[in-house]
Amino acid sequence: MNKRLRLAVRNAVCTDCALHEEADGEHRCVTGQGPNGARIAVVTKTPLSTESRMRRELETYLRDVGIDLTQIMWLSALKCQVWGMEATKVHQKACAPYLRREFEFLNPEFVLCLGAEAWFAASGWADITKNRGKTFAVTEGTGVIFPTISPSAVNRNPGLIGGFLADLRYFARMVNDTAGADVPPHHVPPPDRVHTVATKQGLRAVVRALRAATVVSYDIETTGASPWDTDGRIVSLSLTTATDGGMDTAEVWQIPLYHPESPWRTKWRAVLRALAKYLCAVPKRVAHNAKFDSKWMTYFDVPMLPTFDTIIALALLDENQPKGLKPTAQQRLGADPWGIDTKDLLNTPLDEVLAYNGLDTWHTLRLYYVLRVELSEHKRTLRLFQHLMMPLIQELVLVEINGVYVDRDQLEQNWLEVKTILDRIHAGLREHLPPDNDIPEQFFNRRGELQINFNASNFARWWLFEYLGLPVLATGKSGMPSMAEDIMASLAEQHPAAKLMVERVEWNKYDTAFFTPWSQQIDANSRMHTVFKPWGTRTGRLSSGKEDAEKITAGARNQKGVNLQQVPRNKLARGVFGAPPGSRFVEADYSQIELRLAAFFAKERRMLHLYATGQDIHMATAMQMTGKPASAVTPEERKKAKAVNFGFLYGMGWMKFIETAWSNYGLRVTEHEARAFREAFFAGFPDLLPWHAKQRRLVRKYGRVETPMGRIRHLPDIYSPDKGVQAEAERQAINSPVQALASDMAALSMVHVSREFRRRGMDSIAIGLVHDAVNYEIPNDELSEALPLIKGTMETLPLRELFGLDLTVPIIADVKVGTHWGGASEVPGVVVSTPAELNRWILENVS
DNA sequence: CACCAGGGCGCG
DNA sequence: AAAGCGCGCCCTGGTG
Repeated sequence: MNKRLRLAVRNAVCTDCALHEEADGEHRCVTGQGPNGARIAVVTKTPLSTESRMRRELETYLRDVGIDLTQIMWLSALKCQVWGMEATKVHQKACAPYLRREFEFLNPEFVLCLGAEAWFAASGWADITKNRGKTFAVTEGTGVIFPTISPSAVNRNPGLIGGFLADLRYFARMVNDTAGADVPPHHVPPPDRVHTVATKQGLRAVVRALRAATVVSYDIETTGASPWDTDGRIVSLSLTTATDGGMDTAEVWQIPLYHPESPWRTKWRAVLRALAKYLCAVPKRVAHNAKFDSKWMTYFDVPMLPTFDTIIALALLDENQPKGLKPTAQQRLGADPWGIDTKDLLNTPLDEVLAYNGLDTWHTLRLYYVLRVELSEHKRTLRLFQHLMMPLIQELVLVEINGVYVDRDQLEQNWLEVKTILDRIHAGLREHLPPDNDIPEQFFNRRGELQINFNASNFARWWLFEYLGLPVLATGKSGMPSMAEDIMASLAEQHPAAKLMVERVEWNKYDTAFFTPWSQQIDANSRMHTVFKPWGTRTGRLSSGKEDAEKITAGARNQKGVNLQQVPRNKLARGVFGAPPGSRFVEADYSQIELRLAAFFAKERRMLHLYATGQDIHMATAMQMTGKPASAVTPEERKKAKAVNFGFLYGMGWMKFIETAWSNYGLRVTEHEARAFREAFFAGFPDLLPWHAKQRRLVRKYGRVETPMGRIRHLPDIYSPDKGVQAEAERQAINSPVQALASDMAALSMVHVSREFRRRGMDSIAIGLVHDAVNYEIPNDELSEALPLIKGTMETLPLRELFGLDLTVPIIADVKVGTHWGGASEVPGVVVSTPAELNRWILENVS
């Protein structure tokens, strides 16, 4: 503790906020620690003792970036050292004057604020995530204030480490620079190579640069959630052009478009279109998350197809690393922190928007030069990048713009059906509610109204497990009684309310998770659009949902996403989607693809034989489980057998099997039976366990596994000291190549089918990928041409030509056709491949 | 008001 | 000691 500071500032009998009640003696009003005359003040949330872990961690970080620790005075936003009591804004406000007094006494040149509380105490301002990484001169006489996030935020979320370290590096350069707070630019474009395009002459200069460029990186800033929304606009466009000379020749072009201060505000689309020809003609077109920018530009008539997406390159090189542009540029390229609040761009000064926009493209191009070298060192992965991922992005741009057709009438009708059922359920549930005066006060709001909540809330738990006295069969981590479906199902016999609660869960989900968000997402053309993320999974599958939060602007913050990969498999839900009049919805899915590929990887002789002779492995398991002949096995039973096959295939143990058999079959299986069934499964397919062992060896040796198409799964957990974590990595090593190859094949088929549609001048389009299935929308008069094309492409992908891969297992695709997704009927395989029969089938089935 | 984790459940 | 894998969204309750 610094004595002089303590004497000048400390108030040992402070009662300014409630925290003093818990703090006494030395823990009340703890002032700064450090030498008199320290140039740097480091502000944390609470006082840190010199021995604390946090203090040592921070010292390591600061020393590593080159800060002289003897120059630091350690201060805190909250002066009372209190455990188990959270400080509110009121406490923070009350305490802030003491920190200000410390500043006045010390007069530090630099103030580093770690976390929201420290930033608030030092500046009086909030929004740490918005303001971090920038310098502020808040009051006269106090030096530069530099806020960043707290190290505990980094500990909770390791993905933040890159940005945190970049902030510290920047702070260190500022501190160590002899010129004081005037930090020289670091990895930013020289000012004479940054151009704002606000005149016709400027536009001509961009065109000249584009014509000379061999590579361009591009990035747009937008407002509105999607280009087809009424408020969807491109606020600005930035380009960084370069010739063969690399970054030394790079020039940044910042083009204001719809921004209020833009000279092109009213004719922004014309300006964009005027540039289109030159933009699209640059040989290499680079972007970070290119699908986003290309989608908007394509929608506004500039079909900019990317050739290099830095986010895809990052994902292929290491699927586990943070993939954002800013953390990557800061971590890997030593870039200074940059960024603005993008939530309300139209009210952000144009120069700020442009500077931000321009820096994005500058760093994207820098990243491109690094990543293309790294990719070229992994030949197979490079092939995957070139032959699958970049073409896939180009297709997904179109898939997302097209969206999927929604039958509004059907949606209304099905939704009404759900609402009617829910009303009945809720009426039934209310009959079992206690009279108001039996209900604890906490469930009434301030106005005295009862807050009934049948979801898994405190109210529902009190009502079921305390008032109705149902037994607690399971609890969650936090000790709360579980209200999971299977738990409630076992309570259903004890009380009719429990039975109604089980029914409610399913129907309520239709209402809140499906029909409600869907109804909000239909565009003026009755189409619904999802956002696919081709870098969204560890295995290479696409994820489906909404755009990342930072892309969504103020008015659309609460925009819901639509995940077209979790639409319930029934007519009620899938029957809402379909094809517009005159077209058909076609679903083409790979039959048992993962099992086939597992047979291929394991060289499993019996599986390969079953497939070579056209048999069905799920059916074989269903027969074994039910003891029925094939003719008596129901589709439902076969579906359950599928879950069992995949379970054992990917390392499920007998205990989990007992659970699965109970919840899926309603079958009570003993430990002995479960072990026997598992043994029977592996005895039936004797080459599977040796394959499991091989994958375990591989991942132990290399820390990763790879598909023959070049997709790598890094599994560093295999080196964890925790055996359970290791075992998890081993199971992932078994599953990943199979799942990855299957999804890459589905994606590749979509790319090739769509390209062929266009080459032949057809109007058929792809509208979605569901892991191992591809959905298409086909005009009726193109069905006879499209169906064989789809099936044929899926079954005979050019894997050997593109990836040097020979699959030794037959691949089968099933094709279903219908007016709607739900209710589409399967076209027999032989019919699809026989032109005459297919034409007859179409005549009979398509009106 | 915004964000987060955990529980739960939809899909492959 | 315990053991299928891969996702996204809705809801709650807690916290700043």
